[in-house]
Amino acid sequence: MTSKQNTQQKILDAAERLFAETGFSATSLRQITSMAEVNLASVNYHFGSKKELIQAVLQRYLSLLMPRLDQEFTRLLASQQHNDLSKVLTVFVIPLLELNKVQNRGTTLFLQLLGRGYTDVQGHLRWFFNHHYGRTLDKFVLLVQQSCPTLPASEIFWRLHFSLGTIVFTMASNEALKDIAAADFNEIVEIDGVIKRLIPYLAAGIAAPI
Amino acid sequence: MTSKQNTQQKILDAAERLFAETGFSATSLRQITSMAEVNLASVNYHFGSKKELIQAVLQRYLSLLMPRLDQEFTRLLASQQHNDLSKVLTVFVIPLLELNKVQNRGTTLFLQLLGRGYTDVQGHLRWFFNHHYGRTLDKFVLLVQQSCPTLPASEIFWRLHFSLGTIVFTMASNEALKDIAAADFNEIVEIDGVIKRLIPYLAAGIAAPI
DNA sequence: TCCAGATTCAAACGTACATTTCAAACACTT
DNA sequence: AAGTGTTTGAAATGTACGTTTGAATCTGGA
Repeated sequence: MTSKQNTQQKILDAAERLFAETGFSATSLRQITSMAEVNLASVNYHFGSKKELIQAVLQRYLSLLMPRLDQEFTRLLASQQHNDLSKVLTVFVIPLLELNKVQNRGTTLFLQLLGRGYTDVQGHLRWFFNHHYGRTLDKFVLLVQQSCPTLPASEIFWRLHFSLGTIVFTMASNEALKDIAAADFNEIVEIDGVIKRLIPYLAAGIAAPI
Repeated sequence: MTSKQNTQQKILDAAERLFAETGFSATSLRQITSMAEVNLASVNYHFGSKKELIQAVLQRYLSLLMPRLDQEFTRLLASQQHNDLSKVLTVFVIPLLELNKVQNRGTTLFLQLLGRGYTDVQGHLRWFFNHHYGRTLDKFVLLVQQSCPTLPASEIFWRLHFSLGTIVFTMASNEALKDIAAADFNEIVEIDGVIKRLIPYLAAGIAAPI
């Protein structure tokens, strides 16, 4: 029983790291199982298929993050005062950063995986995501709309997707960017630092005049 | 002789379309040659390998676009007047949109390919790009710095990468975004429309107060 | 201690891929 | 029209992949 848990955990740990680094389809089950030091067949035994493994890797983070976000969004929506955009974004970011507590480099890994999910695969991940967490995201969009009452909804739609691109791409090339920043500007930047830099950029972009 | 040109062209046309749609590694030479209606072996005969085909597909656009951009940047740098950020971005965008003249949907295809290049592959495309066109990009960075003289160089570095992420991600998921926009807002958006929406967003983000 | 169910293991299966090979077809010059 | 170099064609090669299989090995309760 404990060894089963151990094997599943080892597979998930290795898979999330490799998936984040090189993408879902470019990572083979053989790479995963050899890094996890388990048998090749154990992925199919414990998870059924590679597709289901991918979903399980994402679920580990999503099942923690999304209820937390939902709760924060609900709280903000209930408070009848005006929430400015920076505040909304900060409320979004805090639970994201807390993923670092549950797992080493958790925030970065999760965002990288999210990015892979958008660029790697065509169908099943986006469906999976919207189906499970569409309600929560709707609340976020509503909050942004309230904070920018002059912007039409379609403009907000586009700008939020632009912002998603910023976040996802930044995290996907996070390692390279950190190296360049260190070499060119003597800057040591961790994930918190990147996110702190992101917030004013995103807030200004989303709220930009048309 | 004419048939050789034809075969190469047919391969490039099919390849760029499939690469943009599903990524470089997810597209097989068999898909490409069957869409192009040429023999499987002709890719290796005309281009040497799949890797070289990828570079040839990108080169078709880059060899047009980058000298054009370089010329525009040089002109702006030479004119001793102040260039504000929107103008710099617009000068960047115009040659990009002109790719539509040389090929149907050229701009979209090129930007999608660029996005794939950043997310699909790890090494050789980024090297290829910086090695051939690093000088031109430096001029662009210089222009942005001149247009935002109060921003420290390191902040501009980060914000330009944020912006690159916005562009690349938006183009990579362009088809999906268009579909959602059409379904949710009855909006028909072409590439020009997306770029027009991007510019104020990017300009505001890059120039945001710290 | 022994047994049933859970887990691991090595091996194999079928499929898809990029690339190579070599003969056939072609195009162009003389 | 012949001959030469270029291009195409069909087939095969070797490799890597996800998945399946069935026996071996564990594990915890009777």
